Order: sequence, then structure tokens, then C-alpha cells
Amino acid sequence: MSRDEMVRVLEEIALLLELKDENPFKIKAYRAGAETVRTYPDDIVALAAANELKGIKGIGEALRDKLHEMATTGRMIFHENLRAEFPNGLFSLFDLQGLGPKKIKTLHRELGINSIDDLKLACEENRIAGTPGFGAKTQANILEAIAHRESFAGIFRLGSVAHIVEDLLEKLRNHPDALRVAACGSYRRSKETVRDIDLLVATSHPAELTSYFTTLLGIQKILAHGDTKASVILENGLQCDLRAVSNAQFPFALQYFSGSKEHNVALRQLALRRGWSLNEYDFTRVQDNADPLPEIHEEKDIYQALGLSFIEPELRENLGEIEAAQNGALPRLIEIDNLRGTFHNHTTESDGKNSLEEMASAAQELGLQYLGIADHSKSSFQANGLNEERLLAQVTAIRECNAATQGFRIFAGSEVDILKDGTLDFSDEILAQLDYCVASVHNAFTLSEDDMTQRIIRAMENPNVTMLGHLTGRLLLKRDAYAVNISKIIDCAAETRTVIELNCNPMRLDMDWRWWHRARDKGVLCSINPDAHKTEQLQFLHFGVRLARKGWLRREDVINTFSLDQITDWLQRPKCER
DNA sequence: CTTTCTCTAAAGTGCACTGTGGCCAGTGC
Repeated sequence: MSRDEMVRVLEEIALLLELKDENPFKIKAYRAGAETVRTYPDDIVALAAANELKGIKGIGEALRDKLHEMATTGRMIFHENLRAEFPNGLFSLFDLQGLGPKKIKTLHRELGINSIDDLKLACEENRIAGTPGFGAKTQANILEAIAHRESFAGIFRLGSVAHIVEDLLEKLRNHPDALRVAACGSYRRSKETVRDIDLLVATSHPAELTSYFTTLLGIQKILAHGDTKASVILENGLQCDLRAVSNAQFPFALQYFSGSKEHNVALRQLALRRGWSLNEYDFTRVQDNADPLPEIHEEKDIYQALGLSFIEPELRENLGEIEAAQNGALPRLIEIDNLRGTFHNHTTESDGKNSLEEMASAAQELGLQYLGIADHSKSSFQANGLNEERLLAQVTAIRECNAATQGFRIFAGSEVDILKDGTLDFSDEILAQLDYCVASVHNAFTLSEDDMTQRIIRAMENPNVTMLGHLTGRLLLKRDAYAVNISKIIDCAAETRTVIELNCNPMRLDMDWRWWHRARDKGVLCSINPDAHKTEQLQFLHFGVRLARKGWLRREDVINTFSLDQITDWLQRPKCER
């Protein structure tokens, strides 16, 4: 029984109870339980097996027993019975925009619809319109939702929406009635992937802004268009919502729509303790003896009023940031301007698109003081990896380049393959001639978790391995991470003083932000690496910094914030003294 | 179903938008 399986079952129960029109709070309790299981810091499956869940917030008596049953027997009778009441295909109807539990239940009961295929046929045969609660318009909308299911239900990488969002923000800012404009939601919180984009505008003429928004270029379909809110689907399938509020409401709306939901729930509870209710428009007094209401001009005023220091949007996941803000223990997060250089970049010698000189001058134009080159090693023949001879020639070329330059330095490195048994693609003798080395896994992804973990640990134990490249090999929305025990890797990194890379290619963003806080606390250092294969990809550093912030990292946790002198000295020291 | 300074009883976010059917219900966030 895995944690993921428990979460899946609890969430499915919530859906099933919705279909049964159960008490909404019961449904909410299952959802909350799923969230608790998902985010619980310790091994909750083991606790459930040992029947030691008592006292965990969000898991009461009923869930405690059911989770214990799951952990010990591998199944939950309550879930199985519930599940047997509905056909399988019914769940896929929840993917369709505009259909919720009530409508799905009616379709199932009144028309015997059990799947998207059934539904499509019923719409085409004009059997939906006329059913109580359904008309011609709804029938047409359902057909459209089915046709666009793929794009409507899309998930997008941060890197593929960033330019679209910035473009929309720019257009909104140009409207004469727009006072303040911001992107909220998971985009503002720098999640690695997003489902939609939430935009917010402060204005005295909300209806004009929402109208203007629906006329912008690149819109495929208008889902909703009212006086204060509009919702559209862009041409690439990305859903984008705009809300227009007054200037006084703006800080509240910005806070509210930035989320996360879990963070906001915790914030509302703090407000209630002061006798205030907090929503997307303002504070209101809910008790006669409540404290007087604070004056709010900006988002940070809301946090201050609740006795909190300002919480950066990236941290708003209810993963300890509220407690830290109460105790003044929030970290000062790294900023893009702190970066002085970068490691792990490629050139035309392996599979890059720009020469050593072009990469170096691009880095200088970005204001960096140093650039690490780490081309592939010989086993990565698919990437034209370098053999010993070509590598040493590249080192010589780099040294010559450095001799001719002042105030900027290229570090000679290698992205050396970690072979299947954990040995490296180059001998220690070769590696010792480099300034640094990134060790990465590029093949044999299907090893067992234990074997993969041992393989990577063996590489980290090598004194020449400065850092570990893209830890899990994941490609977001494309390829899952290979099996590896990240917790053990972090412990080994701390012990061997091996740096872990935050690969900021938007396809990777690996190691995942959820692990960095823990790694940082164990003293593991991070290197924010663009893995650039051409000059413009050095810009990936922006994504890297956003994800590093999301992982609670400070300037001092990231080695490429070190000045040229500091990093030169640091790299020359033996690994165990770093 | 869970939590709680009313603890075997009550409260648990609340608003905007659409569509349907006659001033409300369902959905989404």
C-alpha cells in the first residue's frame, strides 16, 4: 500500500459521495483527509498500519479506521461498496467543463449515461435538451466540451506559459483604466506546472476591462464574460481568467487568488481569531468585541495585520510558512540578482548549438562573472559526448580563453555519465584535471529503486564529483522520474559534501522544489544550472531561481551566488572541506 | 466526517457567472 494509493482512494470516495448527494461536509472531510495524507511529513502508511494515526489533524475516528484497514489489508470495503454503485466511465465525465456532480448524477439516472461516448451520442441524438435542468444551450456546450476535452483539461509547464502571461499583463497594463495589474494563482506561486492563469486588475471601470480582455488576440473561445469576471481559452488550450476589482479591494483579491487554497484557509483561521472574516474583498468584523479593522493598501498589510511577516508567494503552500512568519523565522529568499555565474552548460563540442566563445560572451552580457562548461562524456554518444582526448583539448582551449580575458572566467568541467554500476565515464586521473564535474544518469532508467539509489550514491562518494545533475531524470508532462530514494540521496549529499543541481530547464526543474527545504536543513548546497544548449537558454536561470525560492533556498544555499574569487577558492578546496 | 474557549452540539468560505425556467440551481474557483 502506497501513500499515493491512499490519497487516490480518499479522493475517489469524495467524488462518489458527491454523486450520491451526501452531506457536503462529509465530502470535504474526505478531501481534507486526502490532503493530510499527501502532505504528512512522516511515513503515514506505516503509522496507519500500526494504528497510530490518533491525533493527526484532519484524520478523525472514521478515516483512522478506514486507513488502518487499507494499510493492513490493502483494501477498503467502504470504498469498494461505494464504487460498485457506479459504472467506471462515469468518472471521466468530471473532466468536462461545465459538468459537476449534480448534472452527472441526473445524466446517469435519467438517461442511463455512463461514459463520455454515451454522452456524445445522446447529445447528437438530441436527447439531452429537455431533461430537467438541461436545455439546448447546455447540450451544445457539452458537445463543445467533449470536442475540446484534451486542450481544456491541459496542464502546462511554467516555461511554456511565462511569455504568454507576461504578454497579457503588458496588454492589460496598457489599458487606460487599469490601475494595478498582476498575475495570481499557481503561476505567481511558481509551480512547475499550471492548469490555468488567473489575472487581476484594479480599476474603476471593471466592465470595460473584462470586455477589453475578451477582445485580445489569441483567444480561441470565451467561456464566461460578466461585469467583473471573464474567462477565456487561449489558442494553445490554456484557460485564462481575469477578475476586475476596485483599487481598495486589489490587495485582498491579489492575496486570495494567489492561494494556495490551503494557505488561505490557514490565513482565514488567523483572521477569525481576531474576530475578523477575510475574503477576496476585505476584512469584516464578525464579533462585536473584535479588534478594530486595519487599514490595507498593499498585500503585505494583510499579513502584517494578522501578525505575520510578509510571506513570498512561492512559499504559500501551507507547508510551515505561516508558523515561520509568526516566529519571524522566514528565510530571506534568493533573488535572480544574487547569481554570479552558472555551471552545467553545453557547447557545439557535444550537443549544444553555440560555441564556447558564444556561450561565454552571452554569459558576460547577462552580467555573470563565470560560466561552467560541462559537455557530455563519451558514453552519451547520442549527444556526441567527448572522449578523453577531446575533453582535454577543450580544457586547453578554455585555459587559453581565460588567459585572454579579465574579470570573467570559464570553468572547465564535464557532465560525466554515471554508468549503470555507479562508476563514472572518465577515470579519476582525467576528472582531477577539471575544475569541477557534474555527474548525471543518462541511461538504464529502469533499475530498481535500491539499485538506482546505490548507483547514484557510489558516484557521489567520488571526491571528484562536485555536483549531481538532474537527480530524477524526469521530463515534466512527458516522462516520469526514475525510481530513486531521494531522502537517502539527500543524506549522502550532506555527508559527502556533494552539491545537488537544480536543473532549470523548464522540462526538468529537477530536483523537485518539495525536497529542497529538507536538503537545505541538512546542509546540502544547491547549484542553479540552466543546462543551456544554446545562448538564449541561459535565461532558464529565471525559472531556476523561482523554483529555488519555492524550495525555501537563500542566497547562501546556492553556490553560484558566490563571487568569482569565492567560487575559485571553494572549487580548489578538497570536497570534504567545502 | 472533523473540529472545538457553547466540546453528547453546532459549524464548517462565499461570490460571480451561466442557463433554465419562472427570480433559482449548478458550477467553478
